[in-house]
Amino acid sequence: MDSRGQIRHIGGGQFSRNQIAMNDQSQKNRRLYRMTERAKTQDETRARIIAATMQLHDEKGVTATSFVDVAKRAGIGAATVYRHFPNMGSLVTACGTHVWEEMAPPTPDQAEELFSGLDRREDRLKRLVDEVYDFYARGSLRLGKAYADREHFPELDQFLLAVETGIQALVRKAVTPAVTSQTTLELVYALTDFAVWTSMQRVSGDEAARRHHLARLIGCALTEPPHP
Amino acid sequence: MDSRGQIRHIGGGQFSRNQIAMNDQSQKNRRLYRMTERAKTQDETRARIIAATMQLHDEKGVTATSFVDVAKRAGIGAATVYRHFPNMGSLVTACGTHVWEEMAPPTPDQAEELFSGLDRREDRLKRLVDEVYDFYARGSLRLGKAYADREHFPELDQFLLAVETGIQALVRKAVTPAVTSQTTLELVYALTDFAVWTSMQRVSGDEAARRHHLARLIGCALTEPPHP
DNA sequence: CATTCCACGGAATATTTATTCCGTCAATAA
DNA sequence: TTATTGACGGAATAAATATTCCGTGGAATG
Repeated sequence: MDSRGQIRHIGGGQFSRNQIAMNDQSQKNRRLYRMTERAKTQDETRARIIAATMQLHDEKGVTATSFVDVAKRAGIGAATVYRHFPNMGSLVTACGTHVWEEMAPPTPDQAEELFSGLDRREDRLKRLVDEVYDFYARGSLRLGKAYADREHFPELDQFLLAVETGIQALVRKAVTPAVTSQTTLELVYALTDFAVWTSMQRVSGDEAARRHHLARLIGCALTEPPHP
Repeated sequence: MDSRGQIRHIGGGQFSRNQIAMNDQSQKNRRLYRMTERAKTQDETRARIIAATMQLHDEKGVTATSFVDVAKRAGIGAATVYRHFPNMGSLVTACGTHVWEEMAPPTPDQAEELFSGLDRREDRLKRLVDEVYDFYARGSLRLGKAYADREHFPELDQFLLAVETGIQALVRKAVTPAVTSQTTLELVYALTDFAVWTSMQRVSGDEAARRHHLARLIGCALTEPPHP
């Protein structure tokens, strides 16, 4: 990405004029062009675009944000936005990368150590709920926007799928090694997802109380009953 | 509404030219105009507009649907759509009325009889979950669309608020007369909302099993614990 | 320093959507 | 039957967006 001193081509590199010329067989006398100083301002422009876009996404939602909007907000020409991002999808993806870093979702590899030393299921569940709900609280606004427009942008869907994968990995670790059926596991997945968090936020009392409630509910879910 | 033989004015009656003239003091020699035959085709047009709109809402969502879209789909001129509905909000409201009738949400007044004769809490909860989940299943698609664009249309918000009010009334009846705190009640509200239903739908097994799971969770929620 | 390169953005072009005007024609009144 | 009324929709107008072209100026090269 930040390949200072390399041959640069923005927008993923598929559409630089230079790049296109390279593919052309008759590019005999073409001066090699490395970017050093320029790369900086180029990166700045890119960053400004992404910042403006995230701002607009936060305000109006992803679907309601247009290229012109972004250009205005970033204080640059619309054509420049297009050169950096050929379509909204790629812009959304770029924002996704930033957002992912900012909200730092739980990842499967964290799961192992997160529950180390916690033997009692109760403790493990508490840890699980704390971890997941801290995350939801961090990402609240943007997760909400992403879920709202998920069906309109495959990139949002991918993002959320990744988020859900990480959380479900935590759930599995928290619940292991107890013997639980797949269905029960899925029930806990449901209870720990963002939609339920959102619903839970409407319950009065402080955050700690809400987390306690959820942990208790998960405990109930894990108590498998006989089904008729 | 369907006042055949009355003086008609479409679009809620605020902007009929005739109506405007009526307000004018100098409407001395104005022929009285009652509509009989015409009202029929007028109602048909209105119905076609609403049907087209609901179709588009189902396909692309509320926010993504434009007047031009609606006109095309209904096979009429855009101007006609405007005469019937001066803005998207009024069209959304009109659709809401139809949708409300189609999905027939639980209403507070049904609550009383719904639980009559059911003394055991377990039975009451089962009845509650059945009633609410039958409703969610009926309205699934449109409720999802409404929730997705809720923030963009006050009319959708009103609609959903009304839906939620009805369901919460059921919840209260189902839980009464047991002594439960406000917080516990809110917890059950959360568990019975549409978002949780959506999450629950991802749990494998048949629908009956899912309902059983939810009823059990609600039962757990009602078992108030001491909180530290 | 002369030459080459290319990111930037103003401006042109093409669509799509929003909104209004107004003539037509069938329905309605007298 | 004749004059009147108003719903309808084609067409005009306005405005926002999408998308591309191309000239410019400063960076990069040798």
